[in-house]
Amino acid sequence: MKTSKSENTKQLIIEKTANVFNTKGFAGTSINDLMNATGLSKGCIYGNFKSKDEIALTVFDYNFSKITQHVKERILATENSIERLLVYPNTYKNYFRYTFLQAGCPILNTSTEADDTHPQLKERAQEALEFWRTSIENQIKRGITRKEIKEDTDPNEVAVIMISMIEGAFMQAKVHNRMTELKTVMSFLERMITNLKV
Amino acid sequence: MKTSKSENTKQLIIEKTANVFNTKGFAGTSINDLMNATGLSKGCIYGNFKSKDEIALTVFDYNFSKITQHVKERILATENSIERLLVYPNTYKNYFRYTFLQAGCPILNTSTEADDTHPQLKERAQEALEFWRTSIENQIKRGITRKEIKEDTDPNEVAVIMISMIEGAFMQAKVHNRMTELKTVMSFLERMITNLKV
DNA sequence: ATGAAAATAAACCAATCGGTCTTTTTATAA
DNA sequence: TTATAAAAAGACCGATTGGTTTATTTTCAT
Repeated sequence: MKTSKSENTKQLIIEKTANVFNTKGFAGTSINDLMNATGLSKGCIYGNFKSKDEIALTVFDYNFSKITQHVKERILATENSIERLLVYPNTYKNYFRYTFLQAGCPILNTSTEADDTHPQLKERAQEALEFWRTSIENQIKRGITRKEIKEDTDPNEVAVIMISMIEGAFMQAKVHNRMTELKTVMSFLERMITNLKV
Repeated sequence: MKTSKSENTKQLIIEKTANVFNTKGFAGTSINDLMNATGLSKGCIYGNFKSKDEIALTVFDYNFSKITQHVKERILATENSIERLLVYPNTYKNYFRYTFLQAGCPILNTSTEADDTHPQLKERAQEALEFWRTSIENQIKRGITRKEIKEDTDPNEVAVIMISMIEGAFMQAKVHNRMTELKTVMSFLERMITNLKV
């Protein structure tokens, strides 16, 4: 019995509170918010997780996995390395389509809140960024090997610049409630990526 | 009597709590934190400001003015438009030198926390970003007029991209406690700016 | 159908939250 | 020097915080 029911409830808590944490942040989210979002009692929530921290960490992993999963799917549907790199600006450009990005990028939100306040969340954000950067680097290296990308391309530089432009533009889009800045930067990024083609 | 003493205390509160808010965020900062940072009593703090919101808003203005002031000073010491634009990457590249940037960029921190939670702070962040973008645009327009910058340069595009790269790179620097990413992006940005030269 | 275990609800806890009110201290105009 | 008002301190407020404990319900193997 153990697993089934409890595991379902755990999953429900994560899914229903994912957006709460991403919207209000860790400090801004109360247990009451979690009760409202899930419709569950405090006793039930604390029966499934041992602290607010544990929920927040699990939620971060969940949110990040949602992005990763989505990107992976779209990458598998591409033909070459350039198209693969274009998946990133394309995804973020249409962020309003994805619930896991509607309250903002979880990596950006978590990074800026946790960097001076919550070591564990900070570590998750670090790992997420390292994973993201490494993924892009690997795509570029692969592209060079397959002679789809210019061989003088610096994988690390391109990766770090891509991430910076996406997160910086995303921040502006969120705070202005408009797409202007995001569109401008993403189409510049798209041109930049296209220019990597041999 | 009115002004002098009270105005001094107000200023002291702002200066001593500026870093607290920028580090812990609005939701993460308590009145107790403000008492500790200032060494003043709760009664005194509430005698000078009518709410935590009012302090936070004033602190944001203060933090932003610190940046603006610093940039303005450095810009006035330059010879041409290209050098003026280079002030931005140069300042952020050496952020550890400036107390007002040590806990992170106030604009970035405030934007990501307030965009879904605190309308007034959100508005301040918006205005700060608009001011920043307009300043860069004007520098570029001026550079074009003075024939220091290529006339096919898109002022808005460059401004938005600069801001994105700076904030995105800054986020990575803060969360990783290292300069690598910031250096990489800022030197790319510097090359980008230099390429605008006629 | 029943009994034990697991899951959930709800009452409860001390500590802290933002904010107010009253008292004490301080500064200065007369 | 003293009267007076501003400024600061600190006790106090109800509400909310994260978390625990106890009671109740649900689950399912027997």
